[in-house]
Amino acid sequence: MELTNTSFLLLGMVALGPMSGYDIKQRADGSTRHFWQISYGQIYPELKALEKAGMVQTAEAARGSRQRTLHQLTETGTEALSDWLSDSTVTPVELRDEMLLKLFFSDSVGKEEQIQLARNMARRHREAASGLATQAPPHLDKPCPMRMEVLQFGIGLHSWCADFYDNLADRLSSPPPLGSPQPSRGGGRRAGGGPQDV
Amino acid sequence: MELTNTSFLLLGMVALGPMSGYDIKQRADGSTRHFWQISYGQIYPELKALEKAGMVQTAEAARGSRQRTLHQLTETGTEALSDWLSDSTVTPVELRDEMLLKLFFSDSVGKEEQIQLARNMARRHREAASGLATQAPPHLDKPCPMRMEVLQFGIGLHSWCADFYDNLADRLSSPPPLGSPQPSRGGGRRAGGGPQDV
DNA sequence: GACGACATGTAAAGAGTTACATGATTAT
DNA sequence: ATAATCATGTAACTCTTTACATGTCGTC
Repeated sequence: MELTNTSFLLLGMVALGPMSGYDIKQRADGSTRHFWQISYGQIYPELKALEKAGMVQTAEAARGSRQRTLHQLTETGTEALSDWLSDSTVTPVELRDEMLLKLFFSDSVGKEEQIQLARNMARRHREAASGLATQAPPHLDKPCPMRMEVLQFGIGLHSWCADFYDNLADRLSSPPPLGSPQPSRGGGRRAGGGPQDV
Repeated sequence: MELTNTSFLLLGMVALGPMSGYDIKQRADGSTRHFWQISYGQIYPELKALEKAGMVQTAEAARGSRQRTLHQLTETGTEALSDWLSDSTVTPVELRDEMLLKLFFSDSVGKEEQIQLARNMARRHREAASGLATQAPPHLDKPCPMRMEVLQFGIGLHSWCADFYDNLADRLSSPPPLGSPQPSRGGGRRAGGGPQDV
């Protein structure tokens, strides 16, 4: 069986403890959603496939007459997850952002519209950051430093983006008089030599 | 006809000047690739659909007997693009990152492997940033401040990520003695009140 | 002559979302 | 009662990538 990244998300979640498909969705929405979304339409069929492939075991755990199927890793599943985690292949990060696409093509629209777009983008990222910040910290019974790091990453990333777009909107709102030095960007850009500063 | 974001990418590109499908692909790979990928499998069929819908006009511009079809915006197409640009709907940014998924689940692997993963991620982003920095600045005949802003955004974003992951690798390499203050993160995190600092 | 860039296209597969259907339990 | 949440599932659809096919032109 060909395991996809989504399979590994499921295996990884199930490794955290016995879980139902519903549990996995809740957990993923509360943690991996910002860099790996997942829907029921993938979860339930894929869990069945993983069971068939001997990667997870299921146990009925109905509450009253409300059905509930818990999943846990088998040895095969543990090994598959472990192999994946140890694999050091470098894969590219994928980003898709309709608003950024708009911004890219917005040289032809009025300045007011550009500013509004930038502000909306800033707000979007500000909200994403505070959404993550509010996120229930995963169980503290077991230490999970990496999960915390990834959470901090998300918060930091969205904050950086929000700062960038707010700064852009500021600069569009009050263009500096010709010949005067640009005020430095509030946020990032310490690193990584820009392109010959065109 | 239902226009998708990919349609608008095509319209936006064609608005920059008459272009062939091949040209669009080259341009997109050199500019929008980092937040909106596109493949020939979408470009050519979609260009035909846009022509059929009266959004673009085509002109044969063969060089010798090597065929070449140039596309330019019609009035309908210009209007559609303009409407899209003016639409201020807020849409979420989509991120997918297999390596980050690995990092998220890497509490169970050895520290050496965690460090290697973080370093690989840092390198990946460093390379993405310098790839963008090297990117041919779009024609300077016409001013294109927004396209430059988006380029700077990409460079800044990847630099911030690279800094984060290098810093993480550093912290994993030499954990600070208990009770001593954490050295501040080289990069971001000015903003956005973290989650009750667990 | 062979290779790399130019140029256009299609078919099939893959990944993922959306919308729907069903039913139980808990809180208001 | 009734709404929200718990819980599982499927079918259809959309979007995108991959792999292939075809042929030209410049240059090493």
